[in-house]
Amino acid sequence: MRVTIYDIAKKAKVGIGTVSRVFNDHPSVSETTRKRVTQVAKRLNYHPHPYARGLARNRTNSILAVIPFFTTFFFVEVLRGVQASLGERDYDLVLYGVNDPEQVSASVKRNALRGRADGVLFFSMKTPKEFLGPNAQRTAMVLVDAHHKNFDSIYVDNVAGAAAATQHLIKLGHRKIGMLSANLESPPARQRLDGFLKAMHENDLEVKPEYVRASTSSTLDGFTKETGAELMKEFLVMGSAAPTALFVSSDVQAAGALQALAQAGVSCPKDMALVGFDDIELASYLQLTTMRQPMYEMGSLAVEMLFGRMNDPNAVPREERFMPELVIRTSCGAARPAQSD
Amino acid sequence: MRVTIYDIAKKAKVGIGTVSRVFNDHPSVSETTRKRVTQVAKRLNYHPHPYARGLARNRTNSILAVIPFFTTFFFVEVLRGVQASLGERDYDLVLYGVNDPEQVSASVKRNALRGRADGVLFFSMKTPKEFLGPNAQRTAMVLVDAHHKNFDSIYVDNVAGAAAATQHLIKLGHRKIGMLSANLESPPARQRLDGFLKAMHENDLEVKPEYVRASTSSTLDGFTKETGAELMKEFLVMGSAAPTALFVSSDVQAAGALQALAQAGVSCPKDMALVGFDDIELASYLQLTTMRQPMYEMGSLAVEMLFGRMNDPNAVPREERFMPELVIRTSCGAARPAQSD
DNA sequence: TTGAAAGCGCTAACAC
DNA sequence: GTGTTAGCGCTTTCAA
Repeated sequence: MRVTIYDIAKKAKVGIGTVSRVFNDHPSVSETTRKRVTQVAKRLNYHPHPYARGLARNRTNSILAVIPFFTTFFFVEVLRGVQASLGERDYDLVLYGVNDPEQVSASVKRNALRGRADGVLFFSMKTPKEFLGPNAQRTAMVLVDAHHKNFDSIYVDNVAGAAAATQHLIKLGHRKIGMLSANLESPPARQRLDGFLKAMHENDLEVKPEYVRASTSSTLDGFTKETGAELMKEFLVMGSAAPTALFVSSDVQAAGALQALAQAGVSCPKDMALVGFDDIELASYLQLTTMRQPMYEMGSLAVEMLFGRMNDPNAVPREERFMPELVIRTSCGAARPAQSD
Repeated sequence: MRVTIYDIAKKAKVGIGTVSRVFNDHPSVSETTRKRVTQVAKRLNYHPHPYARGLARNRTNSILAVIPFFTTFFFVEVLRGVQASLGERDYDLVLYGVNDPEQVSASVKRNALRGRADGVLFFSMKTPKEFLGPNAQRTAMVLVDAHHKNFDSIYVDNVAGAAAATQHLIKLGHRKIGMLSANLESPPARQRLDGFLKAMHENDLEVKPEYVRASTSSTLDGFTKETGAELMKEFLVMGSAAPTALFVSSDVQAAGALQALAQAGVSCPKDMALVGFDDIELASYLQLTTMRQPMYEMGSLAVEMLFGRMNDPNAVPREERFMPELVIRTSCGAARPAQSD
């Protein structure tokens, strides 16, 4: 049988209340009894039962992460950060992977609603309707890689990141710079285009309409290898009128673009320089210069913010914007820095 | 306040026992009262409290997955399978990511020991000592991508997989076939070498000692991009005496090997054909022919087995071996099949 | 400082 | 069939 506080209490000749106090670091326990209880507990290999504790405290000591399963590398990195922050606090992570937005509702019902977790982290998704509206769910939650004015959110500054990427290409001497974009219906895609245009204008560089090509695909909002390859082919057809460098709205697309380039026998970076966005795992293998999102940090901050929200449910929504960081590899044509990755 | 069975009972004019029975699909409830209770519950938006239920039933309805964080793509795929199986059973997934084996002990203590989960899935790791020995932990558990005779285990047949990969190269006409291996201290590496040798011998093909090169690195047992590049360089130095095709013990290494090839200006597959192992996400981008592990299926089966174990703690340990499947892309020099991936 | 007792929301054994 | 009651293992008043 499981060892309970009753066993400890009996052996240590104290009441169960005292045992409980010891395990909750309650100040009003004398040093002597505290020591005695601790020893007995260790000897009996006692561990508090999380569910009993949760029931009594009305708190589960665990949080829920709702995550789209297709963002593998990104979310694994974020999760690392989440776990790191969580471990310090003796909280558990319940994972709910969703394959499509419909499953989000199910998850909300199955978990948040039922008091399964004290807080929820929503990743890379539109805010579920269960949380909106007047009689909405009141669970603590924070949006990661997403944004909604009514909630705590963490995301990267796409505009600034895209501008920095473009700036890098400009600094390398390129003048005919284009952009290969995902579906502009997607806010991140739109923002990255804005950043690109901003950098170009600030440098008095012309952006011909045919230098900006965006996917119209709706699968994954065009953030796919396929759209990268297709759009790159369109650029290649332009021949000598084509840009000499391209800012690509995501690494996945850049991967497709690189494939198209290789197929056409066009050398990257010599004939076509590329900068991507995201720094997914693949990017380092492809030697792709890109804008890195601080995934670990975002995960860790997400937990901080969630706890903040749990402690103060009525605080005004907070939002944290991260700056993506330029990671220079070879696809942009810049000299590789000495250290490898 | 939270809606409880007492609220339902009062409104529906029944005892709380009846409400409980309704929510547990107990047969001895009349259709009429069942209907009345269900309706009231829905109207009040009632959801049973998992922790209260868990405490009363002495069961948490959740399982723990202990996962090394460095196996990103593999484990995400497996997790998908896990989640799919789990959802059907109304069980939750608690995730515990570990960065090194030391943390495993911590996880075991923090969770299994404390009755945090009804069962544990251990991924790609040596069996933690807490589970071995006479006075060991008696929690239900299954090993995934690992093997121990005393426990339920799921893993792929490395020998057969490696043999199939080698066979494929032979069928394509190669005779001078080598192997680029990880550290042979690692069981999977060893097994893959065995499979390679087996296929070669069965086809009466000579394996010169210098055709087999294994890493001696201890970081990740040599399953890294770096060892792939280094060993490939060793092969290249051999000039015309080098093999025309290589079976590489993992995709990560194959990625490094491809890089070395590109750097040396040697064409793959024309001058050097490659077959990898694992089918990580990267493989499809690199057009790497490889042996795919049925990750999703493994995850889903792992859950099945865990439930089996939970239901019958004394059953004899079961082990399931999966056959990896050849995924033909371009690195082996075979014609691409029509469909893309 | 400490013990006793009530209660967290539920299940399950026991009566009727 | 259905209501009542005694736990599940813990926290947290309330007295002492």
